Amino acid sequence: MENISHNKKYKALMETGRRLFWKHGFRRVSVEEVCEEAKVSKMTFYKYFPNKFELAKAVFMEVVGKGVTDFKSIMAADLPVGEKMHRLILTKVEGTNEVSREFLADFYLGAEPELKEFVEKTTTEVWNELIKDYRKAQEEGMLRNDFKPELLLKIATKLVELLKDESLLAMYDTPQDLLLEFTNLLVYGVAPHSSHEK
Amino acid sequence: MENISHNKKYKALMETGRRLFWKHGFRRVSVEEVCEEAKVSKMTFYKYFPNKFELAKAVFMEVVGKGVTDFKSIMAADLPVGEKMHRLILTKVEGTNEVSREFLADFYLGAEPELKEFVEKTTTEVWNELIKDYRKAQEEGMLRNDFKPELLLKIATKLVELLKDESLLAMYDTPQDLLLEFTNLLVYGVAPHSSHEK
DNA sequence: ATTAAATATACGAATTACGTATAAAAATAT
DNA sequence: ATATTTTTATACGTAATTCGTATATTTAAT
Repeated sequence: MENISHNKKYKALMETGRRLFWKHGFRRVSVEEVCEEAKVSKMTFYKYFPNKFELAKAVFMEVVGKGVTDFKSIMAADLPVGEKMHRLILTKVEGTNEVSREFLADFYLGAEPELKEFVEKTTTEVWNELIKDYRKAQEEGMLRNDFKPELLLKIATKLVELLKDESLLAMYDTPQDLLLEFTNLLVYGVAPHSSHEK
Repeated sequence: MENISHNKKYKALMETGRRLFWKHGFRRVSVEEVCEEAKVSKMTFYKYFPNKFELAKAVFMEVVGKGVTDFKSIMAADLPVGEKMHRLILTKVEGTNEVSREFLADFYLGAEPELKEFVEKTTTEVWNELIKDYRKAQEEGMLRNDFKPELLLKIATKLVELLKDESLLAMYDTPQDLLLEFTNLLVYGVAPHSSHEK
């Protein structure tokens, strides 16, 4: 069991690091803060990572890598748009997708340029793939035409954040019910509609 | 012209302070940072505010006060739900509504308890008023019944954040067009519908 | 020209953050 | 049970931030 990346504490640091860096960026988050929230002592932190920057780098690479894979496999599948949307949101919930603007902002100022290049290429690549997919769905009449697919993606991303809202979750039996509500909203809106009425 | 609150620099500090505090909370934002972003020198900052805490307090009171007034006047108006939703989002865009959880988290740790009480009372008050309103709309058949109004409010709040997304804004002639798109989505969804087809 | 407002710069003091060293405690393996 | 590894608690020195102020200069308004 010498694979460091499967270590419990290591994973806790990565997870907490991602959460905090994603939200507040690099400089606003301290090593001590990450340790506290991850319930890992500072010593073990420095056992796994030589410094704060390397944690951020590791987090970043993992997120982007995993995100791209997930995205692509969903998009490659032969599924109806609604189902794809559903799964897309699901993977976002798992928290591996999207690169926080806040994070990029000050993390990159001190990073190697190759990192930046790699990421920007892969993200826009996936992004375009998604948009193409929605465009096709529009042509097939599954989505209304006066709607920019780019907008839909951004909206989906935003809605994902709500899936962690406790007061909302308390209103539903399971998180899946809330998620279902989201997809329903995106597809049908709040207006009454015959095919979906209770 | 001795009214300090109409001063240009004062307003810049309040505006920047709100933006940063809202996003990152109290402790993560420094006075120098606020000054830089607001393009105000540190000296003038300390001319208007004795310290960082007082800025946060001023920002907070202004936001809550203005937010409540706006909310109430919209809700009191005799308008269709769609129009109310539209205006609600508009006022949110102006940035005076909602109290950031991040901000409350560490700002309140050092604040007077009376502030906390005041705010919690007024916010839940307004919140309930809104929900009541949407419930009424549901009973009148303007919204589908299998939809919790609380969710709609949270969603609206999230969507507002997208109204500042530059890449999205670039796709529309005016910000109003993007806003219109949001309300359309909320009401009709992305599915094709006869009454709204292009 | 006079006055008021805003800035640039630098400063000391306090706090925070970084990364390391040491020794104790907890968990795991033998 | 004993040995070994892993994690922790604590403290430390150093560096960087941040706070709030002091002083001198610039800009803008009257």
